[in-house]
Amino acid sequence: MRKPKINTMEELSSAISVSRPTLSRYFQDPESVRSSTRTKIETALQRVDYVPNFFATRMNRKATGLIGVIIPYLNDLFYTSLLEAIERAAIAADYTVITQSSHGDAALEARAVEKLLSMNADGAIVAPLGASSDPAAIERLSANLPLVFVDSRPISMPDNADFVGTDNRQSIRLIVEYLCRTGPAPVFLRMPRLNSNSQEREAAYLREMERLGHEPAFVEAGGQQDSWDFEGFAYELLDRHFSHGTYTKATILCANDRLAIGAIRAANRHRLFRPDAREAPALRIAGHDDHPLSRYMTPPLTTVSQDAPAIANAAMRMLMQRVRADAPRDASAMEQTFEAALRLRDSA
Amino acid sequence: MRKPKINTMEELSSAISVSRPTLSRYFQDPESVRSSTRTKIETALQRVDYVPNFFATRMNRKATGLIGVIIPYLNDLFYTSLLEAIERAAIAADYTVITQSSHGDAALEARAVEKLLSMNADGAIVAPLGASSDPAAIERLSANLPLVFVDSRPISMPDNADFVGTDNRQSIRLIVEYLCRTGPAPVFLRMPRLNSNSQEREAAYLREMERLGHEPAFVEAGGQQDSWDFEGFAYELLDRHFSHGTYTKATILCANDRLAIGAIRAANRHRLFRPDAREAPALRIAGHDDHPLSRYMTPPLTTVSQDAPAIANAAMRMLMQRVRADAPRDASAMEQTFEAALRLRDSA
DNA sequence: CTCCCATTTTTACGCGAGTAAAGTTTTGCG
DNA sequence: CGCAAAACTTTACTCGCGTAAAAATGGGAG
Repeated sequence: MRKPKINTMEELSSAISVSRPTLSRYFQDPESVRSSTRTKIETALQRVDYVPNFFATRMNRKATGLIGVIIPYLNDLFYTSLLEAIERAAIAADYTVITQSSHGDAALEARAVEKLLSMNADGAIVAPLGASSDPAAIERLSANLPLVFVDSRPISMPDNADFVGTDNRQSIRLIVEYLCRTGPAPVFLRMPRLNSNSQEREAAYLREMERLGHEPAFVEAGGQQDSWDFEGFAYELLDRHFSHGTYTKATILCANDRLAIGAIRAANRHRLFRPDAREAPALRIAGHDDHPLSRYMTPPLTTVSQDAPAIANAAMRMLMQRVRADAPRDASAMEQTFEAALRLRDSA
Repeated sequence: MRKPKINTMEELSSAISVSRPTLSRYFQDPESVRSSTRTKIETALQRVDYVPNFFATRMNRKATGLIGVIIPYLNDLFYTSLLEAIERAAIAADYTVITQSSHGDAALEARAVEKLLSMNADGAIVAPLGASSDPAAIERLSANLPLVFVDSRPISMPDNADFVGTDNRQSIRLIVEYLCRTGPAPVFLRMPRLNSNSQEREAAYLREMERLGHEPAFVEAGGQQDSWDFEGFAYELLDRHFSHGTYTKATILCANDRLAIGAIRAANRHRLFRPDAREAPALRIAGHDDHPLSRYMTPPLTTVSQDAPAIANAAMRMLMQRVRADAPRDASAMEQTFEAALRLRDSA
């Protein structure tokens, strides 16, 4: 039942007696050949096993039709949501996406950059590691192809680099305002990893607290942490605090939902949430991002939503502009940030 | 500060006066050239911007050094864990992995297959969609390159297809046995999507219940569901049930942890878990997989662990055997399943 | 049945590098 | 210092297909 395997267009050509150039045109655009020969080719194609060689086809075109995507870490539903949306958009635009994960490692991120360069990608969408990124690698990528950053900015943002992300100032203002209005002012639980988001959110927190006349405060964390196990980090940190009786009646604003998930677990372990109590709970926990599982926590997490699909789509549109219309690379940088929306649930 | 861009080896060759064939050898294995010329090349390389064209390099080699990976869905931490481990192993083995997500759609899965074929990948690791997969596409891939399935088997498993996964019979036996020993026998909550795992787990459940002399039962679900939103599916189903007072004192064994996460939320919404009660809780919920966030649920989810990294590594080893030693493709199929371990936490 | 335009076929070259063969230079050793 | 082996340079062909130009073919309008 296996169809005879044909490896090259040349073979196909002689096998079905259609010239190779015509086949070439057919595979680039079936509409570009007369309908009679088209059906001739297509019926033949059903009887044999052939796919044009991807590498050979791309080598001679001006554009490769490839878009590189680099994300810092795979096991994070926020990044996979981004990826998912980017891939869908790319498929719609008839581009092939080459996904590379940095696995939280700057060396691998640099390696991913090299790979994209060697593949002559038409453009790239990068969610950088952040502080640990290799600036030279980023710069190199940016110098050689249109590049838009998503989620966070690299430490040393190349000139004229495009960016799409969330408006951290707005999102933090929203949640801080809400928390202050409905209870004690929040203490802030930082992200262990430093990237522009962590900095921006901290800054926004400070600014907003000041504006509202509250004393800002950060959850005490010993030593520099450098792990992508956000839930574990927050859980252990707060478990320790709660054991010592600290923060047990606080309002904790977590820099992202994954931290909040760990925090909620610690709180529940210490029975700090009282579902049956009439009065407002003593402890409140809020997050940031609206992680897909946040609504399934107990209590469901109050947070602000970061719209991953919107960010992904905007990034693709922006990249397409640079790639296609060839918005001059030296033109001014584009930037687009999305506002977040409050997701009021029960945790705060 | 930008280095002069060099596009081809030819240019590089004349620019640094080292012949092209020598450069070719250098890029394939720096050790294969005399150390003096190596340093000559390397110092030159620091002054200019050049990467060998990926496509051109692969075109003439017998092996492309590519490994294709197809996973059904990106927003699922189990699959991303698999991917993560596969990529790490591939990097170690000096292979480039091309990741393709089916996005839960058979047409996209087939498209991914075409892409891998067109790229002449040396091998592929595929976590199939399952029942909705296009058998022809799978067959086509299997016919053209070494292929090992992970996680679940395709409906129509090609002959001599390799497989790596979890021993569902063993894992289900483990959890059913435990549940029966410590309380009421479990009812089973099926996966909405049909793949070999769902079938095997159901069958294992039936078998084990029978062996232990209990009456098997399934959580009633109206109509065929076909969504990847497992948590939402389980949440809404059980929320409805709990509202009607059904299953409120049952022991529910979920076909996977994502379902369990939704189930736990529904249970908590109805105050079905009583953290303060002395006696054993009336409602018990157990899962399967040991999803990264299971331990952070409230109550923490009792489940059986599926070792994604182990599965991924085994799959890579198996594939490497086929690819490298060229374990004859027509030889007997290899199969490896991993045993699961009980993760006793508080939900059951 | 013409004539013309649209398609297709022929022919030939190019992309960027792998690779083989022959000739030349360098290196290591005695 | 002489020599063989190792490494390099030259030359030329290959991979699978894009693409351009010229010649040949086909189909439809008149």
